[in-house]
Amino acid sequence: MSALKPLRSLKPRANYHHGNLEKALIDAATEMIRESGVEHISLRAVAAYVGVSPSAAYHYFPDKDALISGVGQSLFDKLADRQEAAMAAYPGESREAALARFRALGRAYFDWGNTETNLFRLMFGVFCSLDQKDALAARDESRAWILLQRSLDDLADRGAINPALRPYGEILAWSAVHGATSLIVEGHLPKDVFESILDAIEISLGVVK
Amino acid sequence: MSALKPLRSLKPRANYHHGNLEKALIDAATEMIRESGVEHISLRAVAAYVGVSPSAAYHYFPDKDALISGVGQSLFDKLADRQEAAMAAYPGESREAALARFRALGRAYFDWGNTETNLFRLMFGVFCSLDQKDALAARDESRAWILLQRSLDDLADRGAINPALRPYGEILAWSAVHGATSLIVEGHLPKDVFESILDAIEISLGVVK
DNA sequence: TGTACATCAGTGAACGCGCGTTCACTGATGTAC
DNA sequence: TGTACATCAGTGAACGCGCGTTCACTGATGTAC
Repeated sequence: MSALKPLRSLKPRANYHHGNLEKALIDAATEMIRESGVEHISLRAVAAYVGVSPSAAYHYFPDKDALISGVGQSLFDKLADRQEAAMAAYPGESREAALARFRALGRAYFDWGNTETNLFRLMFGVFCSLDQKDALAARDESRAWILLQRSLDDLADRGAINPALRPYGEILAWSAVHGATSLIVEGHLPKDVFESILDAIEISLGVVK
Repeated sequence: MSALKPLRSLKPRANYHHGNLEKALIDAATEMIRESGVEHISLRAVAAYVGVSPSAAYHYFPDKDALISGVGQSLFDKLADRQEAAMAAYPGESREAALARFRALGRAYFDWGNTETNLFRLMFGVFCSLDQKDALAARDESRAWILLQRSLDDLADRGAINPALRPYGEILAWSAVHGATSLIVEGHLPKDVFESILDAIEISLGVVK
């Protein structure tokens, strides 16, 4: 918590104008949510953390919820970054490489949930709820979804996946990985089941090693 | 929201003593969370709803969080009730009956998430987080977990499940069903994928129809 | 290059509010004799 | 059966607080001439 003290008193801004306050507010809110959970942050505290008066935030966000859902949106990209980085560790065209990338994809999701639990909760909680129409649009554009699609295609191309299950691949893998991650993160399952889930998904999809 | 008006003004209790205030507070909090979400209820409002002063609650709960997690605990039983009822619609010893019960189990979970979204969020959100040790104990005792175990045993007994996957059955089914439910409930996947998930789980487990 | 001025991006005081919790209290209850 | 009294289960006023948001404002900036 000590890291969340307002900065203003420590180093008062030389400039009256901030530069990029919108981004600064999102970043600050992200950091504060990361440490304390979305239910414990206030717009005033975020503004203080940036070193700005509370009312300044209203030049960029209509209200507090807008700021928070701004944070939420931005996190999906960060997750995709992590996933891409994790997959990049296993380049190559072989079936083994494709499999390793698939596991890395799931593991990166799990690691994100585990190490950034408060951010994970925000992304998939009530503050990032979408309605039916937005859901489809958001998902089709989301980089994480595309990574998953491509990873499954890679496996299918190498004959490493039961063709009858290919159409279910994305939703089954995402559901299982997301479900396991959130059940583990909230303490309803022990941590070590995650690798079993990856095993089970592979067996399920008919992956032949 | 109109249903959440305090009752006190409408029908002032004849008795000074309430009878079973602890249960009444849990019930009221449950109903209010059900309608408005856990993030929008206050201890004061719950007390007012019951028709009692805020301080009365402190005879039963050390603080607001204790009341809310009391609500959370009680919900796992209610979910199990629903699941039991859903399974009871398919009695019999046949493989088809066992399969129908398995699907009913998953569907009841999904229906619960869909129709009681705010309660679902409470159960699997931060207010019901458990630590590692509690997790194992709570799960082993939870009726829903036992129902799932038995359902999978039923399938296995009838040779309707790939033996290699049986050890993963509980965690895979729960993870996939929970993941799909929460992704759908929060709008990240469209509603109609749920039946596909059930199909996929059955194919995954190697169920032969 | 210098100046006038519109626009921009902040300030800071104030608003009204509902919250969780504490505290001394009192009316109701039930039990011992 | 009646009474005294300890215990129980509430009341209600008060506390101090931090919140989201509004508002009139002002200092900084940059552009036109």
